[in-house]
Amino acid sequence: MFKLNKMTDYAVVCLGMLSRNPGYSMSARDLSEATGLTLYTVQKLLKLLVVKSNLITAQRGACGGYILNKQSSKISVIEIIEALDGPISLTACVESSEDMCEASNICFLGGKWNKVNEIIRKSLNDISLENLLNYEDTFPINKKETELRAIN
Amino acid sequence: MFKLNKMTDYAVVCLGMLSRNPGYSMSARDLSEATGLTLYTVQKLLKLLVVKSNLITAQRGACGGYILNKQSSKISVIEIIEALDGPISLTACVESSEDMCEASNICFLGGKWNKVNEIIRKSLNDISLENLLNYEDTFPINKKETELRAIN
DNA sequence: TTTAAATAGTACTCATTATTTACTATATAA
DNA sequence: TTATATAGTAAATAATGAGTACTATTTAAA
Repeated sequence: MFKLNKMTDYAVVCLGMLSRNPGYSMSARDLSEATGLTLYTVQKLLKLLVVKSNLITAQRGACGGYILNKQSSKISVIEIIEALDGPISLTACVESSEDMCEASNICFLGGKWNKVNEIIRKSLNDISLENLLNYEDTFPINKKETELRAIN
Repeated sequence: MFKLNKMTDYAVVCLGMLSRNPGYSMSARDLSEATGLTLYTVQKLLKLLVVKSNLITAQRGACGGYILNKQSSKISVIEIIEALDGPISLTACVESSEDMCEASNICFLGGKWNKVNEIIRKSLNDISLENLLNYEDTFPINKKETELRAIN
């Protein structure tokens, strides 16, 4: 499916939380409590971000935690996605993809998906974390709350 | 991963093949032979396209087959993707998604991914099947052949 | 009217990937 | 020295994707 993995979604939530107090660190536990995500998930996520991106810095030991390296306006959504989801490659026929298109000797598509790939990359590159957090959606934000009320 | 499923890729190949002779039908067997995809795969794919899209029409029985309903320049890539991959919804927090974001009562993201979703949808909407088939990539098309030669 | 060729529909199996959970090692402030 | 925190790795489980197979139905042509 055309979907990001959940870690990427969680990352936006956690990084957004970190960006609320620039210069201050939060531990995995703090973030877990602040976001409602399980501690396990947050721990794993932050570890991944340290290894795979340059978005946060970790401080070990007591009073340790994680701190955001740049302002949310300087972080592109693509950085988050590619850190946790790997490079965007729509199909096996895309150059950045590891696996070879097994039908490549017959397939007349060649690398034609590349262009599409680049278009999407560019779209995502232009969106900052700050943008994402501040978007006012065309749909009413509290639709879900309304639905929940209707259920209760 | 941020990937289309293979059926979508195969669909572009098969629809592209159908578009070569507008007005003429091809059977699943024809398409299998023309593309190198297995008959099973092509059968499944075409059945899906009939049910999920309005891109092709089936003719049953002997001498039956499938025919393309519109010119390739009138077919948007998004039609193919959404027929086989379902609606584009980057995360569970997107409106069109079936599953509810389980952290929705805490998660402060709300429907903010929607905008990103729409941006990608729009990008893809502007690309026709014809465009995709005719793209000359910035990379040398025959890079793979070169690589294969190097291996042999 | 029979037959062969074709699509329609459904179901099953196997493989791969995602997601969550758990455990041990290392670092550090108090 | 201790409690708190991250680092690294691995295991278990769940979900999805991809391929294969089978039976039913339709239709052109012999």
